[in-house]
Amino acid sequence: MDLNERKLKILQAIIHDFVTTAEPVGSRTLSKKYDLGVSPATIRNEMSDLEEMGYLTHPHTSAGRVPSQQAYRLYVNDLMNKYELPEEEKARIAEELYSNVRELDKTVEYAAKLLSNITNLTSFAMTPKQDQDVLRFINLLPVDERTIVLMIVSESGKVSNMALKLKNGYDEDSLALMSKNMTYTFKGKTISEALTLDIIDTVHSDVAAMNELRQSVMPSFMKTLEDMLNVNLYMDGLTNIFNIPEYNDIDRAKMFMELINKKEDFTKHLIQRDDGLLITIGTENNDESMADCSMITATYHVDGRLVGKLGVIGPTRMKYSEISSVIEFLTDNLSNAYQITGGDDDDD
Amino acid sequence: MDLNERKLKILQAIIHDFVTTAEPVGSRTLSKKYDLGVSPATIRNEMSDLEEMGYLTHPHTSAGRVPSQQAYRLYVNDLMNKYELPEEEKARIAEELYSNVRELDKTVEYAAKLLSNITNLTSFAMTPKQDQDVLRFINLLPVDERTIVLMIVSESGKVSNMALKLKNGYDEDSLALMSKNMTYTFKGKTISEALTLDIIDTVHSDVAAMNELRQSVMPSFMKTLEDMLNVNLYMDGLTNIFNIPEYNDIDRAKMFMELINKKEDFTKHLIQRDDGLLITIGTENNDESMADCSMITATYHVDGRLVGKLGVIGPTRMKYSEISSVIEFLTDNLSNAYQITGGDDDDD
DNA sequence: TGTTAGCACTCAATAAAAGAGAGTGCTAAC
DNA sequence: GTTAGCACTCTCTTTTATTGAGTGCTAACA
Repeated sequence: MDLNERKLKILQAIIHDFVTTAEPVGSRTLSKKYDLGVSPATIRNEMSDLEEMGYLTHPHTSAGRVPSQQAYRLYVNDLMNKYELPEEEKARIAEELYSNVRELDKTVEYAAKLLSNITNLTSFAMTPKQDQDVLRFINLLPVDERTIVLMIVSESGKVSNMALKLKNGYDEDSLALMSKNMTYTFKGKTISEALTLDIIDTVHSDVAAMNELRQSVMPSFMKTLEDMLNVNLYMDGLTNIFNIPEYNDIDRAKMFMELINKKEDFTKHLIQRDDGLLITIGTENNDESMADCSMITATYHVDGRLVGKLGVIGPTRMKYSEISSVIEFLTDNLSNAYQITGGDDDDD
Repeated sequence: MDLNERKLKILQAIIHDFVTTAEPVGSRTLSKKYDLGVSPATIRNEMSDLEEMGYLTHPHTSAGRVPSQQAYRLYVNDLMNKYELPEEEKARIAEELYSNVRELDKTVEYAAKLLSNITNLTSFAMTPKQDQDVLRFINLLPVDERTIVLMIVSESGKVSNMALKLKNGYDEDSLALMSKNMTYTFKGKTISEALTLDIIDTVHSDVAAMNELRQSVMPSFMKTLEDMLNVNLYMDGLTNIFNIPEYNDIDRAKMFMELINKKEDFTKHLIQRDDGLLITIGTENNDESMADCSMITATYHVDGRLVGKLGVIGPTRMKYSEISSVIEFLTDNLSNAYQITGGDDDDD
């Protein structure tokens, strides 16, 4: 028994119908709605074969057929024809996105909002991993007798800082020297690289005051670098799942919410995902609580180096083709937006 | 007909029972569970009176009685006896909170987490309004030919900054002079005050270069000040509502989630609330979507000046007494934690 | 040999009916 | 003023029928 042309056609029709209606598809419905050229009885036979091959399942004997995870995988790999967003839709999205370009974080947040509005699913967008961001400038600033501010500026324009209270005072010359030394040492290094450098030996000095200063500053410096590595995860459309028949059950809705609300776990999961457009279906997510969800994610690039991610999560029954296009379109635009304006602004 | 001793006793018993069981309370149950010294029939008569007076309602004829909003208000005002947290519980909470004191934002976030864990409700905690924070230090730093960083340090130790790309270059002397002028002008002013000062006339100079610099810097300065006013709202225990019988209905759960997810609106609502321990019940929330919710909030103080808020939201049927104590205890501890360590650290 | 009409059978979903149980409200007696 | 007794109400649960979508099998057909 092999997957001949007709079987594929029927399978595709079933998937299409189920994705739109969320109801198991029967042979009669299928023959009426789709021009398959054969009778319901024939379709029934083919469906029976498809079920045996693992592409369809049966909620119960007298119900129609439902595509299996295997069917969706086949569909995504081979059957799905690339969906091209209508030009006006593209224009609308781009317009909305560009007119909201301010700070990267805000734009990323807005992209997530747009995505959930368009797809009616739960969306998420992750700010870029900053590990490849390069340090440009480090400065220690006097504020008052005991207080100094450590400031780090990166090539992407991000500024991070931390106020420090010193046990003893400091003298301004040491501070300036220390700033110079640090900039000299770390400038041009990525944040990851900077973090691997041995703290003690990075900035040499024979002056006792300098040594003391160094011991106060370096731990904060390292901590600030680590903070710079943190990514933000924005989510939107969380309540969309309540409109999806699959989640009309309070327990499933709860499970979904709990999954989504563990932001840290979810972020880790996201970071580990492969880059590019990636569709994972059901158990492919390698996570029990996502066993009946699918995720579509794609990556965007800022500055040609920093990589962020964006995508949706929803029931396995989703419009893979349309949604993939939207996501790809959004990531392309996000990348472009930040190639044009560059990292020329940022905030705290 | 007046609210005599016995009526109050019965009402209190009904409230207690309903709050714990979530089931309408009948006269028989009441006489069995609580030592009221009268028969169910008498209780029935009193209940009938209480209903007439507006303290009880009837889901339907053959159901028990349910406290009305008016009853909860009476309870909260007059009947509720102050609940004292057990010492061990206090110790445990304090221990958990103090051992997690790092940055203010993190601590506030953690307080929300603790609160939802203890109460099994949805909790929220707002970082302090910074409008009374006083500016301490303003600096403009050269980064490269076209880039400078504007940095603002406040008395509470918060550092904010923004990278600026200038159309034309700048000269370092102007930069230093401008920094000095700005610090001179704004130092000691609260953020609110600084925002009301006329931008153009604040920093005078006759030098043309300075004027140009000022025109580039001032808008960013104002924007950064505005950003400093933003508060963060942390929420926790969002999925707790799924365990509450009142929200076992998918539509109500959805409404609640939508309410909670409009963070900006919710924050506004919070800011407008009175300070101190405040309990609002049902329609007292002045918000249709909260008409069957109650909120308990309290304020904490950082540095004796900055005021943040923290609280819970849940069904009107909640343990007002216990929850109020927990919230008060948390706000006290939060205030204390930041009187001791002071605002000596902060981050971006 | 593949296709199709026909038909019995299955099973969820809906509706209708019956029964149980909790609780009230009224009356009359204490 | 308090209470026992009892009829009545109304939800909730269980049971029973009914409907209808859909399958799977068989036998006939091209």
